[in-house]
Amino acid sequence: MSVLLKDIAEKTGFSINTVSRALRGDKKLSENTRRTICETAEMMGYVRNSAAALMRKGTSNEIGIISGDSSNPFFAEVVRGIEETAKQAGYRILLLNTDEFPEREADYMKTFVSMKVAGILIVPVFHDDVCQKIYRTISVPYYFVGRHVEGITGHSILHSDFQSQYDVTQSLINKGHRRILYIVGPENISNTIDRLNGYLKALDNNGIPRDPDLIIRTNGHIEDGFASINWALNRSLSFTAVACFNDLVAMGAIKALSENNYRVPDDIEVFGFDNLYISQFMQPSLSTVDVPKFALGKIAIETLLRHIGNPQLPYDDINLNTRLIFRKSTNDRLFLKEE
Amino acid sequence: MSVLLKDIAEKTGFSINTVSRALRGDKKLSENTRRTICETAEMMGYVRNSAAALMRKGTSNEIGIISGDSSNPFFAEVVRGIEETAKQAGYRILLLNTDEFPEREADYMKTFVSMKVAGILIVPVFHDDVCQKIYRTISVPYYFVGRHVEGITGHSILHSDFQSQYDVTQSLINKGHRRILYIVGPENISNTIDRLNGYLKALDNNGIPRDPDLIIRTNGHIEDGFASINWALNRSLSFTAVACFNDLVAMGAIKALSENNYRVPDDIEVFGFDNLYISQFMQPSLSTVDVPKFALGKIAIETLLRHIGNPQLPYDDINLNTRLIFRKSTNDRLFLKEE
DNA sequence: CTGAAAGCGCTAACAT
DNA sequence: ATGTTAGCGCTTTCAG
Repeated sequence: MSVLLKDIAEKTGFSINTVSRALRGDKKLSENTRRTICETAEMMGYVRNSAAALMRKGTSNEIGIISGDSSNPFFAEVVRGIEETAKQAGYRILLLNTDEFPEREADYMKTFVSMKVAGILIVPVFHDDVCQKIYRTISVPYYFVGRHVEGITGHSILHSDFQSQYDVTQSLINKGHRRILYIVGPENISNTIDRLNGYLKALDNNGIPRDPDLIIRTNGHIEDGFASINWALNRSLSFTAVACFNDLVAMGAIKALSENNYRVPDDIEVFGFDNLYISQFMQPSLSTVDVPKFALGKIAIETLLRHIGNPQLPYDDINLNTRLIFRKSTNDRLFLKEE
Repeated sequence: MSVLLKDIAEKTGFSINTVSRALRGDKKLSENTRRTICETAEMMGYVRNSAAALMRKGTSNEIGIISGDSSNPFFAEVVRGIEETAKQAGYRILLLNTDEFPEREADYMKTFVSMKVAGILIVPVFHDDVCQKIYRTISVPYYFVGRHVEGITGHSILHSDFQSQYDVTQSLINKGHRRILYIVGPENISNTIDRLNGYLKALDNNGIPRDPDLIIRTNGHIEDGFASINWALNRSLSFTAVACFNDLVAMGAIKALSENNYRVPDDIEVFGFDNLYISQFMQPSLSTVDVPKFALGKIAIETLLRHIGNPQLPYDDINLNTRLIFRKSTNDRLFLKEE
């Protein structure tokens, strides 16, 4: 079987305890013993049994991350923000993916709790009874990243979903658009709800009637953007701009528009959301909402780490600012001079 | 503190042992006891301490995945292929990211070994002494996904890197191209080496001299494709086609070409590699090599699972076929009639 | 079908 | 600076 502390102890003549200490870099050992032991361990191919260590210590040096949709580069960028800081603080990142299934979210939460991770960062669904119960009772520090959960306050690192989508819509309206197609994101996540409300509110405030035909519900994937536009075009819906739940959807939308010989932005303007790294390389490059993904991850882990260090620390929501980025999928000038 | 088996035992009046069995679904318990215990556990919010369980059992129900570059959607697609099968077999996926740093690869390997995962799937660097030593001595089942490692045989699930890049190059040559820019991928990974060799070999076999100027080394990211083209254009290099290490690079390349008023494919043809899901939505849509990413993941986990089930099973390399996909970043007809 | 007892490999508390 | 002892919470014998 594998090499144990005992084996190293026998080989070096020290006690198990001393070996354990040496391997953990205890300063109170003589430099000599430490080196002897470490070298022997290395030579024998010792690997710590972290289950045993964990059992004794009661908590691990791992941060669990539960992400929502691995196919969206958005999360990869957020995770990058988490990784570096976590690593510097001596923590390891464990990644689990729900693909937005609440059952998995609940299951994975239990997994992480069961693994005694030091803390958990979650990209959660908005409403699920089981999950919410867990969030209300769990004692491991946790934060929601980029989303919030119904009925749970103080645990979210957010960006301004509502306001950003409001601003996007308003900017489109300012340019003369009145028939703005909105491609909605996946059900049951807070971003979808908040962004849709931002769109709706902007319409309302400008006295533009809500048209249910112009609101298309999707799963927020690139092919959904593509399909939505084709669907709208097939129904001969009239619209002069498209606001999208995210950049992925916008890419699909632009593709469909192009294939149907609409020029973007000259015939139809398209606005994304997220500002994925790739979006600047699209053709045309995407106008979008810059969500500070790296910062989101970084602040999330920093905050979480603070809570891990001090369990008494009160929880609080944090809201990050976004900004609109105007690139080539929208125009600089007025779109419609008059109706 | 947290609820333990002991607590449930006290509450229900059964022994710790019976509780443990009930919670694990042991068939030999009376249905009644099982239900009572499970319900009580649920009510008390019991979560198994997996460290303790693991310590006793010696092996976990987790598969460790060490991926190379989280910013490349390629891996997300491979992981999707792994996830479902793993889940069905009752295993959980743990994801760790090296960003191609060999030290991290070695570190993470040890982590997984230390965690007593059931098996490991790795997207490895090609050469690193420490890593290779680990691969030669480790007793946990493992496979390399989509890459191979110097000196380690029988542990790779591969796709035909060399041949595919050869074919791409040949197809370009067939159309009359003789000055084909090749944008090379990140150092020290087998894909880069194999694909570059495929390109070179095709040149050789067609009597086209290798021109070092036409070979640009990069990290294989989208911005590298962009920068490479700009660099080549600034140096007034002449070329009529670009073969890229991957689709990401190709996207960046196309962007740079367009910005410099070259039409793709009419002025310059561009070929990618990987066939990312997103590539069909690019404008122009990317001609590329279809790497069966989902299958790669699926076969990798299936094979690994087989080895987990039977440690005696001999290891063997597996090679998957790719196919060239011709879309709109290349032309159907001859590119250059004559010189 | 259920219970009692042993022990997985490590770390922490206490001794020397 | 190093050794001794106890025990983390669970699962696995082995009894009954």
